Amino acid sequence: MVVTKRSATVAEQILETLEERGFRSTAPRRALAAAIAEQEHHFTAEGLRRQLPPSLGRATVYRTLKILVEADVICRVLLEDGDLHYQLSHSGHHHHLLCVHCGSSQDLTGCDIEDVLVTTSARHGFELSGHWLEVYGRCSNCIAAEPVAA
Amino acid sequence: MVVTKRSATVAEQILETLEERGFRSTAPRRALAAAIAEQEHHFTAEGLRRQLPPSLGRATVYRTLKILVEADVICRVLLEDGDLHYQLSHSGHHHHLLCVHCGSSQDLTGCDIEDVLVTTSARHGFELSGHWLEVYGRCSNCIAAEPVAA
DNA sequence: AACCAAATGAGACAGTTTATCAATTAGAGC
DNA sequence: GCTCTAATTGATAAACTGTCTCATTTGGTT
Repeated sequence: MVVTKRSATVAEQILETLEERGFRSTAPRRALAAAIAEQEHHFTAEGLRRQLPPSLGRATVYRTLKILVEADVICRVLLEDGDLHYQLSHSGHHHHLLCVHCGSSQDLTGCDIEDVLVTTSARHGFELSGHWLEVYGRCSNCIAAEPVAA
Repeated sequence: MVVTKRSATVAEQILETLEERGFRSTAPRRALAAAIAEQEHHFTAEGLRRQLPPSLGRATVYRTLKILVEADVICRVLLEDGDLHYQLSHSGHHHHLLCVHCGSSQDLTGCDIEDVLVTTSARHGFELSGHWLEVYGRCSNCIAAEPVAA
């Protein structure tokens, strides 16, 4: 998400974004925002739920995640094995460099992929409307720690 | 899949690939290969199962699909809504142009995306090991039939 | 404090995928 | 053709993810 809010913490920024969109600030949403803010890596809906009190209903977790994706606060991340995860979204449309070793992710912005896609699609007589890209590999930290892949 | 087999039909080629990998040719696998061969579009595991006699166990369908993905005979296709489908794989690594209107798909090969990714990843100190790309839009047929998107 | 619509959570439900395991079967060797 | 063995199968149970319903609660406003 774009950091242009008054609030100090990420959790508060998440809630502010929701309020701007007309959603109420409730106890379950505050708990969810706090939990999301402290995730180190991308997470699943069920994983998040497990970190929250069981009194917080399953439906609430899924509903809130859906709202947050639509509000561009978090984004969906597709892992190499097909698992759907989420993580804080740091800008509008972007892609991820996912480290398959430590699970960290970096954003990939301002690359030339869009241009290449438009050109290539046009060559197929295809009218581009969207795309999904995930990139897998090892991040610089993991390379430094263990130069040769396991 | 790469067509370098003696067999005439796609179904036979699928079975040959399995045999090359040490898998037996069984009646259920022959039925599955035939069903996959006649799919016009990408399909789901359950959709495929519905087209086969109910006597063919659920587990067999999933097991065989997994084997076929590993053998690179079929590949997974991620739809825009997150649904996982499969389709015949026509080459090694490639991407799909998925028509969101008619459901058809074209393969995207020999494009410059790999090069762009390698360069961009390197800029992030990232060691590329793989990626996943799906492109959504409207195919030329659908554009011709209805020039302005619905 | 009262009101009302938004939001919640418990649980049922649906759909997909995996695990188990006894029975069957393909293919190799004789 | 027959036998043997391991691969394969299918029925079933079970796990898992995500959705839906609906009575109850709650936030924010008046």
